[in-house]
Amino acid sequence: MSPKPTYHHGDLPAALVRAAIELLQESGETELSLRAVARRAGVSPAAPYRHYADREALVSAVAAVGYRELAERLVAAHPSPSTPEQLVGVAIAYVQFALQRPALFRIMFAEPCDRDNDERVAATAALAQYVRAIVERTFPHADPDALATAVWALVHGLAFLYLDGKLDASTPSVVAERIAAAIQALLAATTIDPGGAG
Amino acid sequence: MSPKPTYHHGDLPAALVRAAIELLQESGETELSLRAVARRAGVSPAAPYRHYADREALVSAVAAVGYRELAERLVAAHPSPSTPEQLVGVAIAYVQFALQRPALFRIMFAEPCDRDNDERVAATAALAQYVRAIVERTFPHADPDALATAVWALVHGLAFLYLDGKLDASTPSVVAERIAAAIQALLAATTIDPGGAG
DNA sequence: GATAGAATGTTTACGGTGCTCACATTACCA
DNA sequence: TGGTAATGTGAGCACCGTAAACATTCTATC
Repeated sequence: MSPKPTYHHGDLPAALVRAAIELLQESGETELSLRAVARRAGVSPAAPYRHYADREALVSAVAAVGYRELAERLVAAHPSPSTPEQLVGVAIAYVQFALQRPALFRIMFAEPCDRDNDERVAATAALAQYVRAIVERTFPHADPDALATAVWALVHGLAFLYLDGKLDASTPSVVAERIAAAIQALLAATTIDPGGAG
Repeated sequence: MSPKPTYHHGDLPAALVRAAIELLQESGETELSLRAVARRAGVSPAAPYRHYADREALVSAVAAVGYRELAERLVAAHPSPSTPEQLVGVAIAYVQFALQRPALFRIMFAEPCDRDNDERVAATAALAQYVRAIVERTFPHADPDALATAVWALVHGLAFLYLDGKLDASTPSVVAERIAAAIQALLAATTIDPGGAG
């Protein structure tokens, strides 16, 4: 059962992050109480402070795990997208991650990014790099920075609008269809540019 | 001075919302304490409960005001956009609203939308309708629903990425340029689509 | 105009929270 | 074996959201 009771607890920092993620998935709400996490991990309310400076630090660690899991999901959706269709597939995976783990996703993005947290910064940088690579393959002639920004923003915005109930997120297939339609509509917008391709 | 000291307080519900928005703008953080709001308004901690069921209800009222102010800003940027350039102008106004009033913006979007709050639902619906009208004028041949969704998501996503420090938001002009570049890159993406618009 | 009742604000109190400090325990190293 | 640093505990502070009982003030009716 318990992997290694060598320490007092074993590996409390990791156990706390695990407990936090479990709580987020169960209660669905973003409220992450340090005391509740400690309870869940079976330690006293003060124990976490031996490993995390404050609540925010633990939250950042949780967010970093979230970024990695999101990245895994995206890679699983398509290992190396290079067409608009594959990009849409990745976008759908992104939004469905947000819908399936709403509390975790909110923790990842709703709070101001703690620039002092290296783990977190690195994880988001990796995500940005991943998007950039997709964009470079899919639209080799475009300004990669500008387009990568736009694509990430588009997908991210879709995720938030669905998450916030501003769009109909009743079933995963509905969401998938709408996302595909939205992205395709945007990519097609200028092709119908009236008065020539200005 | 005081408009109407007819009641005990005058108009406590509005005063609370005002106090809340002031606090949000000052402290910059999303943390909105009901007690702090009550203090600011000069009433006891329990007074707000005569007008708002709970903290969440007050937050929703604040968010609704935020939606209206955002809408005003967008209209001020351009009353009735009908070209991509004008749309970019509105997008810049949207993001700059988020950057200038980060805490308010987060309150508006970071928490799950309370569907029971009519004021809030109506305000977001108005915003969606506004975006839809722009899209219909600017891209008359596109699927309005899909494209409106995409455009809102794009702009909204840009706002969040800037707000979260994922993108360089050092100066307003830098932000404005990058937003214009990002949107234009996306709108231009398919014109270079290799092998036809599959 | 007096007065009953509704509306509004206060006081007090409870449990929960983040966080700190002094203390206990355990692991590790000389 | 012992000393020291790492780790976990307990008590306690100030704050929070919220509720109940109480006080005040507005309003409507006789």
